[in-house]
This record gives sequence, C-alpha cells and structure tokens, in this order.
Amino acid sequence: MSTRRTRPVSQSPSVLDTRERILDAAARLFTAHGFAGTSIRMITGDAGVPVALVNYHFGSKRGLMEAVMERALGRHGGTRLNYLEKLERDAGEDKPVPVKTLVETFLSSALRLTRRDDLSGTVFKQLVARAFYEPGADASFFPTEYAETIERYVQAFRRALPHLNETDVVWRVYFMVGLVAYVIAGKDTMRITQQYGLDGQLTDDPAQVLDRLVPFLVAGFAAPPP
Amino acid sequence: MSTRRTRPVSQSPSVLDTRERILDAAARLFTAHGFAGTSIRMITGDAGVPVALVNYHFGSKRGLMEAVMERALGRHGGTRLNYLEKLERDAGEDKPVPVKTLVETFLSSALRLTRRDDLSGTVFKQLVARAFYEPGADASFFPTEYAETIERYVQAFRRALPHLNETDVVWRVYFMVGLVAYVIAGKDTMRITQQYGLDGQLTDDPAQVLDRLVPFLVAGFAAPPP
DNA sequence: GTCTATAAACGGATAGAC
DNA sequence: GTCTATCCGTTTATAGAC
Repeated sequence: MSTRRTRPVSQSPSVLDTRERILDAAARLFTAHGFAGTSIRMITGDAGVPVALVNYHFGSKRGLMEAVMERALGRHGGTRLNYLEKLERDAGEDKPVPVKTLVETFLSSALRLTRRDDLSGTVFKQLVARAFYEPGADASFFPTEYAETIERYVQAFRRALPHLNETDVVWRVYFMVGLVAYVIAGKDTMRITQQYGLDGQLTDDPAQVLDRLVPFLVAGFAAPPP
Repeated sequence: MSTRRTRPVSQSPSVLDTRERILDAAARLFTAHGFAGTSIRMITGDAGVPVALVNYHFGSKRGLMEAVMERALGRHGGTRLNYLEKLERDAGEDKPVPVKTLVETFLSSALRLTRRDDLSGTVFKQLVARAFYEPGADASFFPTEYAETIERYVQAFRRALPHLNETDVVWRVYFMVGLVAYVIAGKDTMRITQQYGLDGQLTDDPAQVLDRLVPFLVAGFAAPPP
C-alpha cells in the first residue's frame, strides 16, 4: 500500500489512453454496482482492455478504486474551494458570507451537471456519494483535498452563524453533506421511494433538486441550537 | 422468484430455530459488509449451520436478503404506524399533529435503541438504512408495510403544514427519510467524516443524534416553499 | 430438516511472451 | 506497455446420504 504506482511520464498521443479508459469504466461501474459488486473483469471488459492492465497500472482492485476517487474528488474539490475563497474575499474583511450563499455554493458545485455521460458530470458525483456508503470504505478512499474543503466550509458557517458553537455547526455541516450525498446517490433510491409512497412528482433534475434543497437546508442551519 | 418459500408450520421448541439463526447472522453481516460483500459462507459460518440451509430455506442469496428485509421492516413499520395513529387520535378530529411531534416520533422510532447486539435494535436499523444504498436494491427489497408508513406520514405533514402543497411536503419527507438513513447508516461514514475535517465531537449515541436532528428537520419543514 | 461432498463458475492476481 | 494463459482460492448452488 506504500508502493502506490504513479502516473507514467510518457504522454502517448494515442486515441485515448488505456489507463484513462480503465478509470472511466471503473467510475461508471463502481457507481452502478458498488465496489464489491464490480469485478475487475467487468471493468476491463467494458473498457475493452485485457484484465492484466488493472494490476499493471493500479496494483490492485482497491488501488484502482483509490485512483478513481482521487481523480474525481481532486478535480472538483479544488474548484469548490476556489469558489469559496472568492466569496470570502468579495464579502470583505470580517463580513461573513451569508448562510444562503454558502449553501447554494456548496450545493451547486456538488450538483452541477455537465454532459450527461461524461465522467466529470453526473456519474462522478454519484460515485463520490456512493463512496460514503461503501461498507469497506475508509479514509484512504478520500483524497486530502476533500478534507480541506469541508474544514473550510465549517469555518465559513461558523462566521455566518455566531450564535452556534462549533459542535452545532459541525453537526449541521455533517447533515448537509449527508443529505447531498443521499440526493445525489439517489438514482435508485428515488425510484424506490417513489414506488413506495412518495409518489409525487419527484424528479432528479439537478436544478429542481437544488431549488427544493436550498430553503430546507438554510432553515435547518438557522434553527435554534438544541 | 414466484415460488417464494413460506415459513414451515412446525414450530419446533428447539434452542433457537436454524432459520432464525440464519436471518440474524445475515442481518448482521449484510449490515456490516453490504450485500455483495457478504458471502453465504460467512453467514452460515457465523450462524453455525451448514451452507446448504440457506438455499433450502430461502432459495437463493437474494431470497435471503428479501426475507431479512421483510422481517426487519415488517416488525417495526407496524409499530411506527401505530404510534402515528395514536397521535392523530389524541390530537382530535381536525387538529393536526404538530410538526415537531411528527418529526420526533418518526426519528425516535427510527433511532430507538434496544439492546446493542439485538437484531431488533441497532443492527436492524442500519440494515434498513444500508438497503437504501445497496446498488442492486430495488422495490422487491422493501415490504409493503414500509410504503404505507411513509404515505401516512406524508398525509400527517400535509395537515400540519397547510401552506405547502403536496409536492413540497413529499420532497421534505423524502429529505427526512434520507437524512435519517444517512445518519443511521453512518457508522463508517461518521468515522470518515470525522477524520476529514468534521472533527468536532460527533458521536453516534442515538439520543444525541436525535437532539441534533430534530431542530434541524423541524426548521427545514417549516421553511417557506421554494 | 439437516448435513457432506461436489459441481461449475467466477473472483483477484501474476508469469512470461511479445 | 500490452496481452494470453493460467494459478488458485472463493463463490453460489445442488445432489444425494442421513
């Protein structure tokens, strides 16, 4: 586990890197069937490469999962953090960014939709959300960028909610992260829930979800301490 | 799948039914490692019975999972529904049960803790929550009692929140269910989150979780429509 | 109903040719 | 870097004795 293989330097100008093809297929399949439910053979079959390449490039199935997570969270975690820092600069010295803005920023960067079938879009978000629930998931699944982002948000919410102590804020950020993960992971979930009672017009259109979620979370944050 | 085996009639007064022992072990292990991550041999090994009995009693691994879900949700769904009906009778004819009471009732019945290692306690709750995120989970995992319970709660919340339309209420119940599932399933999740920024004193003591969650959810329900 | 033994397929990982 | 062939343990499921 200490001998994590790094990306080879030679940037071959081939049609599409084999390594990338594996990562794409893995992200898709881990998202759809979970880690334990996806076999290396499913992945390599989907990517159209021989089985051995997974172990060559990533050392093991778990190494592949970590690489997938790193690419996904690394890419977007940075962006998210940049948004937040810009917001805080714009607000000025000691003026806190309002709760509603913080919630909207967190949600929109989490739910943002690019192209449907693109890895950087929907699939990747579900993958991240899924990772929260993977039975075997532990800290090594999550790259450090993610930790920093959460930590920064906690600080921002503390400034915006001076009547709450740190523990209160931490809990509520925890609730927000969880609910977002739930909603994003909820492709199957939503279908289930729909079928079993919640048969209103639930949709998984991100814009609508965001509209619904923002007032709910903002009110939750603003609630009096327990 | 149409030939689902029913419980044999002979109620042997043995120490503990083999069938029940399998169900107990399965619930524990599915909860801990997920469906795909749990093998029949782990289950039978844990239960101290030969492998063949799973297929004899439940037909297949999936049949076992469905039986586990049915027992878990059936038992407690009924109880939860009874509470709600009692609340509504006590409130009187047209007086709605207050939002806070509804949230507390839903949460406390969902988070209630009996004995730690008992199936009807913590383990089973996590199992249910886990089922929301199982990649392969679909409607057949959930018995019908569950649907009725959710449907009844939606109606109760509608009466308590006349300024919201049905769609708004359905979304918010959906959020509540999701957040509860997240918190309950979050044994690993919480550890991860802790490790990565949310390093306040998060605890999984159900009473504390409930204290934190109630005001958050009540405020969310009471929020203005989007 | 319970158990042993075994079937038949699939799992991750690797050796070694190219 | 890529690929084939293979090792070897584990998987679900079943056949058939008790």
